Order: sequence, then structure tokens, then C-alpha cells
Amino acid sequence: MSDPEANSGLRKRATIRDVARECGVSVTTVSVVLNNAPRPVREEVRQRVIAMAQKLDYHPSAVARGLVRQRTNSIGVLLGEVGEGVVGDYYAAGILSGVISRAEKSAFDLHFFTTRWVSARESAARVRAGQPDGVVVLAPQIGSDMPVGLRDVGLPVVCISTPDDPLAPYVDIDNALGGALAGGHLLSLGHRKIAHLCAGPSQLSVALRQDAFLSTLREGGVALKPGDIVGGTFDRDEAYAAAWALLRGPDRPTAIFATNDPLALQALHAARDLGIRVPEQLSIVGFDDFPVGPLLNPPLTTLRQPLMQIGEAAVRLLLRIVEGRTAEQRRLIAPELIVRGSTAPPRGE
Amino acid sequence: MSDPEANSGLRKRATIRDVARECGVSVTTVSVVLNNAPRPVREEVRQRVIAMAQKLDYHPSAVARGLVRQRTNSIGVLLGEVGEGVVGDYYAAGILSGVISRAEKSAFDLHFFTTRWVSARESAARVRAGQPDGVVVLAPQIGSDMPVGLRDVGLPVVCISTPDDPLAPYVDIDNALGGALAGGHLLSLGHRKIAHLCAGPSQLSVALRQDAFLSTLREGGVALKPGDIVGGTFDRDEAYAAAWALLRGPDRPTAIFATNDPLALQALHAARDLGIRVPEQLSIVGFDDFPVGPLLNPPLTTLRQPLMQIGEAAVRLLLRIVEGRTAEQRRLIAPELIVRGSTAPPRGE
DNA sequence: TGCCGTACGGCAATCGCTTGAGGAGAGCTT
DNA sequence: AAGCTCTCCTCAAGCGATTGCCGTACGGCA
Repeated sequence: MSDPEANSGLRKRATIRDVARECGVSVTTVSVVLNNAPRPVREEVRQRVIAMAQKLDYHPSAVARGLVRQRTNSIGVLLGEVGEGVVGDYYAAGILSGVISRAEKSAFDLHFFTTRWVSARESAARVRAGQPDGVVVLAPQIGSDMPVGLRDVGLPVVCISTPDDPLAPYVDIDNALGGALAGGHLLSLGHRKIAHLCAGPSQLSVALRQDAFLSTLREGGVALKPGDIVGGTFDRDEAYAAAWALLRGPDRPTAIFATNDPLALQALHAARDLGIRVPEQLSIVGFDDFPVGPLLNPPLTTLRQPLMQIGEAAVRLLLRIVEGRTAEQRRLIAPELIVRGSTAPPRGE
Repeated sequence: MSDPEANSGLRKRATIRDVARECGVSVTTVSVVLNNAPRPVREEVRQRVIAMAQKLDYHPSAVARGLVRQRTNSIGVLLGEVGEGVVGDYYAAGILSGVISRAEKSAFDLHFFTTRWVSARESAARVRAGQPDGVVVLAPQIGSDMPVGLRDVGLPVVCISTPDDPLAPYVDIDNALGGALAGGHLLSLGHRKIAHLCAGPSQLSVALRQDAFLSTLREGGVALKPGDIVGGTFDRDEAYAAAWALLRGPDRPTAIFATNDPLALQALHAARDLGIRVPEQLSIVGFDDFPVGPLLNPPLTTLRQPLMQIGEAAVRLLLRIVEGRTAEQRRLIAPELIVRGSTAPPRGE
């Protein structure tokens, strides 16, 4: 309260000049000390500077430093999908959580770009103008020019989920393995009439899951007809409707593999509404292992996707690229089959 | 590809100087044109500058501009709770989603601070060094010095959820109303033996819900004993254990109000494991209306909390404060009672 | 013809920091 | 005693924008 400017309500930020003046040294010296630059500084001076910086609550302006260093110590985050509320789903939230956690370890902040992506030329330049040191793109859609666009302006990019750009480094769950595990599980239980409730065609990851699932079944002697593959949407209501129609139709399957847990939930829901007992009359396999899975009735069999870990891996990879250490360019993380109550051998009735 | 520097892999970013040179005008003019500054510029020149800026993909460096303007057009986001994976929960994700959506509308980016909060003095200065124009604090704990600390360094702050700092502007669901609605609902169904499964004492919002709930019951002639209030944790397993013990104990309640949906889910889970039928033998009310609620068996009666809307309101309030327009300092959003299958009149057995 | 106002645009300072280059002593050689 | 090498600092030039201030040129008015 002895501060003459205290009445302004906000203490004015101390600058490096203030520290220098109070210490009777040049700003250079302050900068050198505070950055631990490899230059000789008398120990006594060093201590004085540090003490004064602390006393004045001095922290170098990230903006000014960013300008001269051309490095902001922040990583950009872009949402690949458009539409509102996208981060509100559990998938994005889980990933983001991992991203944050890993970024913290390297003292990087996150720069969340909110402006909608319009085109590679326009938007990429705009992102570059924000000067993040690297960018994480969350679940780019098939055909998206985000990865290429960003790379073209010189920004290190890592995608989370599999992009269709073959050059883009990425981290994702091993979708193929997941699909195969799901297929294998159902086959081993003895199912032969199997259906697939799939999400939209906009994500390559979804397609990979499906392909592996189908080919595993095929190897097991089970071939799906086109009508056995339903959905094709991320929308809840549409998915419900698709599941409902599937289960009401002739030739009802004894098992359904859903692209992700939310869809599996809709299948479960539809089954319940139709009076079809799970798992006695219908087995359901999800993908994600969202926290509600075990609490459902019956608890959901699913493929666990360690979201935190994926987010962390993405940042780790990105930072390695930023620092110029060439690294492996993609990272697939193995899903784990979690068998719970929603799957069982089919019962001939 | 005619660019001589194309081989470097990354086109060098064009600066305002490049645009100026190519146009044969001064940087001042370019700046004036691109910022639509109130200064006369010949129309022909204006067009030439704009065209050239477009041709060169020029976007002014946000960093440089931030330095001179002392305004970054970004809003900071801080997590009030510590611990990993905090953003991974549905609550935070939903809020964040609203924050993003609203920030986009005003062309603000989000600056997500990852560094852990250690103390008002140290951390607030650090945040201020990042130079966000304002800060949103997500769910500060009781006793947290985040709101005060940030305010003390002159940063506009808005809390999401109710802070205990009486001066901090905030946006939250109307917890008291929610608690009252829950109490009223159970009373009106005829319940007299009621329990409360509450979350940790770290959040004021939780306490407010509880207080209103209890006083509503009291006014209805129902007084809870200390043993009827269990939990006191956000932890899943502990909550499950608490619910389990409560339901196994003598004098089992006919209804439970849980602080939030995740806890309600645990109660549901415990009831199921104990063979207690919901809602015949036990009614359960949650708080949040997470998307799984309607899919549970039975679907969960709960109080809807419009997360997106809360996040949006927070940003709107913050921006108004940033712009100096004094505004209302707090905003309570009314929850909505969603009656579903998990509540019913008690059945005397 | 002389003066002034207006339209147009450039100069240069500045934001807060980093960093290459250089300068002043002190101590050691020869 | 001159020359050299260290050690420890300071100078000053940027980084890429914005913006107050000023200089021209031109047209109108008395």
C-alpha cells in the first residue's frame, strides 16, 4: 500500500527496465540473469537481480519475448470438425485433457483457435499469424485441407485421429486392431449374424475400424450384407432410428458392433425399447470405454481408448518435431478389449 | 512455385514491410488501410494495398500487434481445480464448449494456461505476463485465491460456478433454486425419509445446492439427520461406497438427491447391486442432465444445467467488463427440473 | 497573388524484450 | 611496460506492428 500507484486499482506491470533501474544494471544484464544465458555475471549481481525481480513480481512479457524470439512457447489447438459443441463430447474432452497435461510438463500454454476454418490459404495464414510453435489438429475430417494447409505455411502439425493426408504425422488409437478385436470377440462367442452400427463417413478412423472389423469377420466366414451396415451418422437420434430399424427388421442380428460408445448406447436404448434383452438376445460392443459404460445395464463391452494417453502422445510428438528432432511420424496406440456384460454367446431360440 | 524460397519448404511469412515495399507505399499506409484507421487514403492506394496483402497472404502478427496495442484479443482460461484430467469431465467440457463458441463470435482466441496455480502472488503475475485481455476461471475452489490474485494484478476475471470471493463476477447455475426444486419434487411425491449424497466441500456451488435442498425439506417438515447426508467427495468409488453403506444401513431412505449426475449414477449403481429397485423402492434425483441420463435404466430425473449457455454467458460478461462497460456482476441461470423414470412416490411395503 | 484548409502519406518513436558486438579493468606474460 | 586474455557489463539493433506528428501538394478564397 506504500505504492503510489496502488490507488489506480491495478499495480502497473513491472518491465525489465524497472528491474534494471532498481538494480542499477542494464536491461541486458537482467535479461541474461533471468534467462540463465551463457554469459558471465558476478554472483552478487545475479542475486541482486533475482531478488529484485521477485520483489517487483516481474515476469517477462510473453508477448514481447515471443516477438523477438519468434517462439511463443504455446501450441495451437484446432478442432477438425465444424459445428458447435464439438469439444463438449467426451472424446474431445478426454483428448484435450491429455494435451493439457503434457503441455504443462513442457511449460507450453495452449492457444485455442476459435475462428472457423474456411480454406487452407486463408485460415492457415491466419493461424500462422497467431504464432503458435506447433499445432494439434483434433480429428480432421476426410478431405480436410487443414493438415496440408498448415504444413504449407511452415507450421509443425500433429493430427489426433487418422488424417487422410499421408504426410501428416498423427497419433491415434489402432483402429484396425480395435475393429479386429471386436470382430474376433463376437466370432469367438459364436455369433454369425452380425451387424455394424457405424458413425459418419467423415472420419477415416471410423472407416478403418469398420474395414478391419469386416475383414476379420470375413476371415471367420461371416460376410455382412450391405443392409447389415447401418447408421453412417454421428447424430444420436438418427443412430437410434437406424438401430431401431435394424432390430425391427427381418433377420435380426444377434450382435452389433458400434463405432463408438455413444452409438452403442443408442443401440442399447433401441433394444430396450423394443423389448430385446441384452445380452441374451443381442450382444453389443462399443468403442471408447467412456466412464458410463460400466454403469449401464448391462455394462458395456467395449474397446478401451486411452484418451489422455493419446493427447499426451500427440503433444510429445509435436514438441519433438518443433525441436527439430526427427522422430517417428505416427503413433498407434493399442486399444484394449474390455469384456463386460453386454456380450454373450447367442442363444438359439 | 515461382517463389524462389519455395524450396525452403515453408514460405517465409510476409511482414507488413513486404506489403509496403511491393506496393511502393510506407508501412504506415499499409497499417492504416488494413486497420481501417480513420485517416484519409486514396481509394486507388487502398485497393492496391488490400490486393497485395491478399496476394502475399499477409496477416499481421498477433504477437507484434499485441505488444504495441497491449491487447491480445485472447481470453485466458484457468482451471480452478487441480489434478489431472479435470477438463475431461463432462461438466468442464460442456462449459468450455460454450466458452469457445462465444469467444469465436467476438474473434477472441482462448489462451489456456497450463501451469499449475501455486499462489496468488506468483501465479497471477505469471498469467498477467501472458497478457490475456481477461480471464475465465473454471470452478474455483472455496478458499482459492485465484479470483483475488488475478484481480489484484489488474486482470478482468469472471468465475464460472460460484466463488467465495464476494467481489468476483461470476456466472453459475442457480444452485439454490436447483436444490429447492429437487427438495420440492421429492416432497411432492410424498417422500419423508430422504437422504443426500453430496460432493466434496470444496465447491461453494455444492454447498448452496445442499443448503437450499435441506431448508426446503425442513419447510416441508422433513429434517435430515447428520447420517442422512453422506458422501462428501467427488471420487467415484468413495461415492459408491457411501451410497452402498447408506442403502444397507438401518432406516433406509426412500429417496436420494445427489449433488450431480455422476454421483446419482453411483447411487443407482449401488442400488442395483443391492437389489433395490428404482424407482419402486428408491427414488433418485441428480443434477446436471448429462446426456447419458435419459439412457439409463431407469432414466434419471435430474436438474438440467445448460452448460453451453453458462460458458457463453461467462464470456459475454467478461468481454463486457474488458470493454469497460460496467455490467451486472453476476448471472444466475435457472435450472430446469427434468422428471424421468428414477423418481416415483414411495411405496409403503 | 498570397494565405489557408484539406487530403494524403511518410518519419520515427514505441511496445518489452533478446542478443551480437564491443569496451573497460584486472591479472599474467614476456 | 606493452600486449593479451579473461571477466563482467553495456550499447544498440532489431522483432513486427501501431500511431502521433509533420510535410507536401493542391484547390479555394479574398
